[in-house]
Amino acid sequence: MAVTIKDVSKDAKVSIKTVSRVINNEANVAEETKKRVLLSVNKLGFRPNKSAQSLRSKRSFIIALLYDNPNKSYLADIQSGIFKACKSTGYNLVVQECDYKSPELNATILEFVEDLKIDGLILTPPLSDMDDFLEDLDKHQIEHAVIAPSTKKTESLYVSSNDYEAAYKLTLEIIKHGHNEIGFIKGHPKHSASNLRFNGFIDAIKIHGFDVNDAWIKQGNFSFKSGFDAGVEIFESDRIPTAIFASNDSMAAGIMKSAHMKGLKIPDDISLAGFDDSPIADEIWPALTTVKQPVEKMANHAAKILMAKFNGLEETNQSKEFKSELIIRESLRTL
Amino acid sequence: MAVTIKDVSKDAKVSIKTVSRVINNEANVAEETKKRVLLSVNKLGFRPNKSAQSLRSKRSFIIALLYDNPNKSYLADIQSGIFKACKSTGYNLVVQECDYKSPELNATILEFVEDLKIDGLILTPPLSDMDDFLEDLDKHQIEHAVIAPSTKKTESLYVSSNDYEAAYKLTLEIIKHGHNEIGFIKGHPKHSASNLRFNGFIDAIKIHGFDVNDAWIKQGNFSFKSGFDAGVEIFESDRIPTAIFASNDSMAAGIMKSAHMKGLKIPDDISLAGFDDSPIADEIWPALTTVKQPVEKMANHAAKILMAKFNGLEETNQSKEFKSELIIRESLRTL
DNA sequence: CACCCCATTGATATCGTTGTCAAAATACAT
DNA sequence: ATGTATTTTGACAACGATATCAATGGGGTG
Repeated sequence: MAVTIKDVSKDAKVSIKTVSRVINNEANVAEETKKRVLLSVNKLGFRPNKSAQSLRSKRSFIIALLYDNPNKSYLADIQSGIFKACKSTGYNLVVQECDYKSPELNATILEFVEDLKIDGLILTPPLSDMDDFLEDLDKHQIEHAVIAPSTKKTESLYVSSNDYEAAYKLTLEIIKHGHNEIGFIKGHPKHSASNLRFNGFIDAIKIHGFDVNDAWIKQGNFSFKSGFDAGVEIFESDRIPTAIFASNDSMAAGIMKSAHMKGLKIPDDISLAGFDDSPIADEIWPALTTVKQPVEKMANHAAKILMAKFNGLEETNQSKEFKSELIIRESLRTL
Repeated sequence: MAVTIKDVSKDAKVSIKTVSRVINNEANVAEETKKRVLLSVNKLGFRPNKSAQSLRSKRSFIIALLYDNPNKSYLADIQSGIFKACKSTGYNLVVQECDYKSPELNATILEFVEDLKIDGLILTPPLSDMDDFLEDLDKHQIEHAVIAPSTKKTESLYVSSNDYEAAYKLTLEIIKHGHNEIGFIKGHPKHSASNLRFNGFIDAIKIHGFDVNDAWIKQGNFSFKSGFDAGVEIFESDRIPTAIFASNDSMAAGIMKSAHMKGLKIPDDISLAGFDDSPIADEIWPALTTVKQPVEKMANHAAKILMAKFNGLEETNQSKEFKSELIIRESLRTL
């Protein structure tokens, strides 16, 4: 049989309520009593029954990660960051795949939260940008932290990365290598990062007074295939750029393939840059020059500020923008 | 205020206990009563309070996925398969990163299961092969299903893939392309699949009466770097094989890089095969000939038989071996 | 010394289910 | 018609915590 509060209370010769006070760190317990209770707790190996706690106090010590069809390595990194935060605070993590296009999304998640008494949610793109959903969460007072939202319309906690700035810097780096005819592959239109990265690119180009050739700007969706298709199109035109900046690494890999098939060598005939530093960036040849975002750290922070919030420690940590890091590898050539 | 059993019982004019019987599908409820109760349940939108159910009946309708540092895309596939099974049965999924080397692994997980009243566990390699851990689960009567165990020593439910056979067939395919000087990169020694794949390779080689050149057999650990290092070593020797079979795609990508650096072209100068059909296999150039395992389906099945078991439907589904599929791409050349 | 205040403690109700067990209703056998 | 077995139902306890609120006791004040 498991050890209950009652057992502890007998052992420590106090009431069960006092034991409850101690394990919940409530104020107004005499120091001496507290010590005695903790001694008994340890001696008996007492761990509170979560179901009972949850039933009575309507909190579960569970947070949930919501995602919709993300890049696999991105998901793994996010999840790992959150998990580590949970582990250090004794929370548990449940995961929930969503369909951001489903009309029942809101209702489904509200039920889910209510049923499991989920203490808080963490959202990843493209969920991070579904304003009506975020508002619904606010309305129902469901605590949540948002990863990489494009704007901050709601009261939500958030963590973001400097996508705009990073794309700007990477573009500068490409220009510094002597390129001024640069193509760009856009990301998934529903992902907040797509626009930020594109704008960073455009602004860096414009500040140098270079032209943007619309034939070299292609709409992708972050998939390998969309990169490949974009590459095929670009390489079919009579004039090709000297460098292409793809909004993520998978699309850059797609371009690489289309280049190979055209007999173009990278970086000799055409330079390439990606974004994200996903595993493929370093496993492909030549290795991709790219931008690394501290995805795991961001997720970790999101989980921490979320838990800090519903534990009433709002001051300690807050919403925050993380800096990305330029990673120079082999796919960029100096002209 | 949420709707409770009490509300339903009043509305349907029966006792709470009878409502409980209906929502738990217990026997010995008059058909007519059942109908009336269900009507009220729907009318009021009643959903049972999980905390209360869990407290009283010691089940949570939660299953957990345990993993230790797997390949990221593998994890995402596994998780997705499990999640879908959960969704269709109303279960929830919590995830738990483990350290298979930790001496506290068993204790940690036992506590975790007990605290959350986890109904069942799903284990991935290398956890699948930790016999003392599996025995501990048996001893504590913790339901679990194991993905890709190397042997079936315990009573555990399992799903596996035919790694041996698939490696055998892929090797045959390589031989059919005219190769008889073939290298092999082994996988992580703690992963069950590593030996199976190696044995499949060796047996296919031997049945053709070919030699295995020990200098071409390298120990890897499934990482890109270990593949790269193995490639460097192999390509430094005076005689190099005409083909190399790497136990997974990441290592094959590593070999590819080392080949490129040596000025060896793939598949012109050396042929290559991988295993797993991970995203990189199709995003690298030339695309890898490899073996695809139905990872998501396997995980889905594991979750289903697990839940079927503790819902007393043992006959319907059982442990099962899944077939892999040979995927022929560009990295293999006919001599 | 009487009084009040506040920190500390505990008795008891409560959360919303399921488990136990006995009562009531019905079916079946004689 | 009577007794027995079986199905159906409900009253009430129990799961193990927290919430409420009152009781206790020591310290300070006038």
